[in-house]
Amino acid sequence: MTGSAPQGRPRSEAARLAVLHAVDDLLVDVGYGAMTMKGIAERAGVGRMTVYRWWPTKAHLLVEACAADLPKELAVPDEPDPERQLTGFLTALAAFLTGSDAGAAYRALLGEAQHDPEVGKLVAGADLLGGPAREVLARVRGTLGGVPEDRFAAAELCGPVVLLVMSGSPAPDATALRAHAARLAKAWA
Amino acid sequence: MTGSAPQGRPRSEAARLAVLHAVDDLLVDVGYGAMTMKGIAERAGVGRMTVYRWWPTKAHLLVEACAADLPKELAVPDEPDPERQLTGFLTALAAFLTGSDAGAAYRALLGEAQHDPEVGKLVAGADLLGGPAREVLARVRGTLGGVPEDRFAAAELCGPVVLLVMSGSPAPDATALRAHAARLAKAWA
Amino acid sequence: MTGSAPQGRPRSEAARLAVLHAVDDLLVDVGYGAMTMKGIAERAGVGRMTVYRWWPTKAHLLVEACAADLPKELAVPDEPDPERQLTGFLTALAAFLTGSDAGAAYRALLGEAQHDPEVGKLVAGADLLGGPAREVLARVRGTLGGVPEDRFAAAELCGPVVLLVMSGSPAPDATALRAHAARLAKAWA
Amino acid sequence: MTGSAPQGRPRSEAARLAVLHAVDDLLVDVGYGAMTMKGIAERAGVGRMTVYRWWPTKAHLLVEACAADLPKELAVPDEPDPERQLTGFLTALAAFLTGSDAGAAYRALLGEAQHDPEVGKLVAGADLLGGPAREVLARVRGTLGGVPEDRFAAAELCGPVVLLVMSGSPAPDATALRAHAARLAKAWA
DNA sequence: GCTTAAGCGAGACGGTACGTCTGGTCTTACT
DNA sequence: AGTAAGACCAGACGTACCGTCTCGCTTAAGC
Repeated sequence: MTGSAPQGRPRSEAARLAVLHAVDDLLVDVGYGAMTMKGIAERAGVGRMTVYRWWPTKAHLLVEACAADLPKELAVPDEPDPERQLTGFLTALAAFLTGSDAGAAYRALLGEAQHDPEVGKLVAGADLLGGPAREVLARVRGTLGGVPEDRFAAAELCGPVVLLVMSGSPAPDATALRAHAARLAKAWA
Repeated sequence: MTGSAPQGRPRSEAARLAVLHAVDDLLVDVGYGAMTMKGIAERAGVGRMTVYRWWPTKAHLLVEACAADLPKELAVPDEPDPERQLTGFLTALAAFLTGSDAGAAYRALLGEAQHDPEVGKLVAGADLLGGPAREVLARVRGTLGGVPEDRFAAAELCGPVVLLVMSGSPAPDATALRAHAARLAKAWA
Repeated sequence: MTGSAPQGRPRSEAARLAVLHAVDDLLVDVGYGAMTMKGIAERAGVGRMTVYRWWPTKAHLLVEACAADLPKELAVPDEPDPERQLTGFLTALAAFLTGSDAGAAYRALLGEAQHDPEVGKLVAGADLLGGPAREVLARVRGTLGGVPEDRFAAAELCGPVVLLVMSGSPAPDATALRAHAARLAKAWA
Repeated sequence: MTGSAPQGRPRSEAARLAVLHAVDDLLVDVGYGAMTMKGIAERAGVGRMTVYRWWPTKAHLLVEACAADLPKELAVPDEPDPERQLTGFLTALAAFLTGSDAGAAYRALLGEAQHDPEVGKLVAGADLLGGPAREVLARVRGTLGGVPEDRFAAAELCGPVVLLVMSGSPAPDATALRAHAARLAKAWA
């Protein structure tokens, strides 16, 4: 009967939500750099231990906050035409990366992963962008015969947009995204 | 008489080099995350003021350390065949990102740029990857008529590799790189 | 219906004893400073609420643990000769202060009383040393006519030993104790 | 030539004094128990590191703050009559223990020494009360032949007063002190 | 060859976030 | 109703690094 009855006071769902909302708020208000565990706890009206008890690092917090929003933000309606389907996804991706809190969190995570191997593993495991991207690729695979099955295909789709945004260049405009989708469709025909 | 003769003791070139070498060493030894200004100064045998006097932030240091090595690491021999030319560049890029100190510095910079706007501007201005990438694109433009002139083309070339590496996926193998080059060549024909 | 039948589950005597024993153990093992309410509860296999319910502060716990042992440790056999009677008591006092757990608890209490007025009142009220001391003074008052009745007499008897031990000096040896007893006997003759 | 030129920025005397004054202030305002390193640093307008750099523990701070004031507070004028000399010292001692900040600090230190061996060593080494006490004993040794040379004599003089005050009893009045001095003079005649 | 202004090393300074610890309270299910 | 377990808020702990400052020394250019 191991694990049957959890003893002691149960975890407070209110505290959990308060923390995640505080993370969202602070990402908007002060940005990732100035977001501290202390600040999160205070904004959430929660003890510091409570944060550390459930999320060992700031990165774990971000992954949870980000993973909750990401699928919703990258959901695109189904489209029969593969080029339009890809364009729709790329447009959503660009908006996500440049305009949303979750996008900022995602970019921050990807950044943190470059100097903290622990976060690196976490991000690699979550494969945040990969899920939605592979879903779109699966859809267009019906009409485009040459879409590869490997992880590189998703990178080929998203990579240019991600790199451009993260490099600080102006986000790609609709024309560029349409052209990118067209080239991929042509290459994968 | 502004800007006339600089009075006082001139800047010590020895100190400047010692600092840059210390940065390289520490990037390898402890990684970006654990690299502190204090640590750099101590490793270089230099006062902390001396570091701050010449490089206002850690990012400035990295940009200088990175920009020195990057063109050398991404230099590829000229190739008449455009597909082979692109493949060569992509191979060098993957090796740079995954295997070299300068590559680690570049990734760290790109990461830091996501949560520090100051660094963002710095990185956007340096356009580190853009230079070598545009040079290669200029070369293949001779044989491939459809290579666009915009910044997006460079992102289309590099983005997939960069995203894959930064996401913590295993680096793309030679086959994937060759296929990517082939698809670009086909789309840009 | 006040004071009628106590409702609900009666207080667990087992828990009470477990806590007091845990206090004794921890005083020996880790000392007063590192003794925490949490640690006591865990060592006793008891919930923290149970401790707080019966002893509002660490000091109350110590007073109870100390008051139980003190009279026993300071009990000395009756002696017709007043000087020998006093010497016997002083020897027991020195042994109590330097060698026993209850002595450590007493010293810790006296210490805590210096920075916590609440504990101060508690200790002043318990008058731990005063009881046994006054008993011995009453005995010698039969043969020594000049023993005062005030509280200062007990302090005159015990104070030097207590101060020496609490100051961290080596405990007074038998010779010193005998001489002290002799001087008191002479002065109180 | 070791230790000749101290390198780096010299220690700030202003900061040192500010910290010691803050300790004095806080002892009065909030008492020892509620006096925290954080509070001291803030009250002194000083960084936390600066406190820890020079005084590893709260006890070291108190010893320094106490040792500075103690000799001044326990200084008594010379008196030809040994009984009056002792009475004068005892009066100063009672006033010091019950009425002065330094006295509160001394009692707090003695208390802390009971649960922290580190502090115990510190206090034993400083021998705060011992110095003034031995000085007075040396004076009366001219007229009283039987004053012992050992540490116990000082304890015999001070101990009763210290014990009484620390136990929370009302401080001994002038009559009691005079009687104590008389008894000692008689015993040491 | 003396002056002088700036660079240099060392390291203390006021701040502040870190992650851990304990205090005291509360909320469960069990007895 | 009392109990064991343990989560809760609060806040002090001692450490680390930040970027600035203040020393005494060194180094050249310019008088």
